[in-house]
Amino acid sequence: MSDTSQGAASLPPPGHEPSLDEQIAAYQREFQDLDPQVEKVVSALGRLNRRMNVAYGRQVSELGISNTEWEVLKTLVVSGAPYRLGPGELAKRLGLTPAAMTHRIDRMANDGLVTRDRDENNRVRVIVELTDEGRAKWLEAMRRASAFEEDLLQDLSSEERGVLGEVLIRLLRRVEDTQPDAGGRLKDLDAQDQDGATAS
Amino acid sequence: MSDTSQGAASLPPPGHEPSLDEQIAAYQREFQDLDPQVEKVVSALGRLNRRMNVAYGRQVSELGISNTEWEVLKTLVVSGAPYRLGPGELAKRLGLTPAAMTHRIDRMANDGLVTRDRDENNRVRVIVELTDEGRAKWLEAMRRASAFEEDLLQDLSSEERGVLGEVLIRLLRRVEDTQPDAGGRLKDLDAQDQDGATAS
DNA sequence: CGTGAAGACTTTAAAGCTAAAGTTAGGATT
DNA sequence: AATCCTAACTTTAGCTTTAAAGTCTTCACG
Repeated sequence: MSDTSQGAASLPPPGHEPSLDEQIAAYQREFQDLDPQVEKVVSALGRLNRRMNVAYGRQVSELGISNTEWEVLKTLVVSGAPYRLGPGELAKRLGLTPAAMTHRIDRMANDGLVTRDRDENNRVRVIVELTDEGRAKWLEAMRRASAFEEDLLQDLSSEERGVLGEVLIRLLRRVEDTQPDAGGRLKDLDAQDQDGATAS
Repeated sequence: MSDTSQGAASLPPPGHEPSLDEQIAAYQREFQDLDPQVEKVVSALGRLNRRMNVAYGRQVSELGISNTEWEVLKTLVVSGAPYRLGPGELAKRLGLTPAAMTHRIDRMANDGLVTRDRDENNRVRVIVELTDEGRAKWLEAMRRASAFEEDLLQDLSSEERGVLGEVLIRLLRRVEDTQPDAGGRLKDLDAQDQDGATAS
């Protein structure tokens, strides 16, 4: 009885992060009905997306902005010149509550990335507008992001890229049809801070 | 001078969420070097992932757990029987700081999903172990998640699924090689709460 | 015009996270 | 075996976000 026979416990060795196949095998042991092919697609997609977001976070943090701020810049740029949206509209598109949007705009206005003014024609409304500095930051972030993205896809032929894009869009449509967004916000924490290195 | 001639501003009408193509077109207007094909793949991937996470959040919230708690359950299940890991190991795999892990374990232990004990053989270490209830929650969540996933992929042939999985894994390998995880944590906010409906 | 109701933020309280400092047990050195 | 060092959490302070309540226009009606 000198070793850890049964009751209270000892810990297995630290262990590596499980590979995709190990993960799926583990799930199957507990839940036999699982379709490994489906799970492989879904898990790969999730892991890929996570790694990509970490990469984006590293890149934009070099520019002195966080991933969340970058999301706001992108949304304003997509809206087109003159790069103006209200807080409510921004919140809806970013999947945030209006309260969070208020604070985020505070910070970004403080940093000079956007301005915040009242609408002349309707003084209840607020207009958030991209500054030149904000636009420049977006552009530089976009440069780096697209370089990263091209590097990521470099091993795929143009045909493969096309097919991949089409398949993903089919899936996107499917999920949009199946899971309507219940009135607005699409909360998912898609973006957040990530400083360059966490290494000690 | 009765209308909004130039200076301070008025807001364009509320507007719809831009489609993928509109988004890419907007980016191209500001940044001509952008490869639309690459951007299409990347943007579709991001949107798809976001929608999926929202859907997962809705599903697990029906079971009374949050998406973040579900991530912990998954990690413990993947580790295999006897479903034990230390807080540090969990934190690393989930991309959290140890501090956040401490609090998360507090809450989950309170809810009866896991237990927290000291390691007999090394009293500095803590052992987090899945309870039967936690395992049951995981199983039910997994059932629902896999039903959702199969529904999502239903229009893809088995061959398409296979190809898609392989391509995604190639991309995953590429990003892992290119963007090493700098010593451990992979922070990205991959999971968070999402209550069923936000509608008022 | 005065009043009520609705809309669009903002404010407040509380949850959950990060960074940094603090504890405590195990090992290594001498 | 005394001391220092390291590892593995936990605690504390501050930030960001959510939910709910509050404020301030504007619009519709009487």
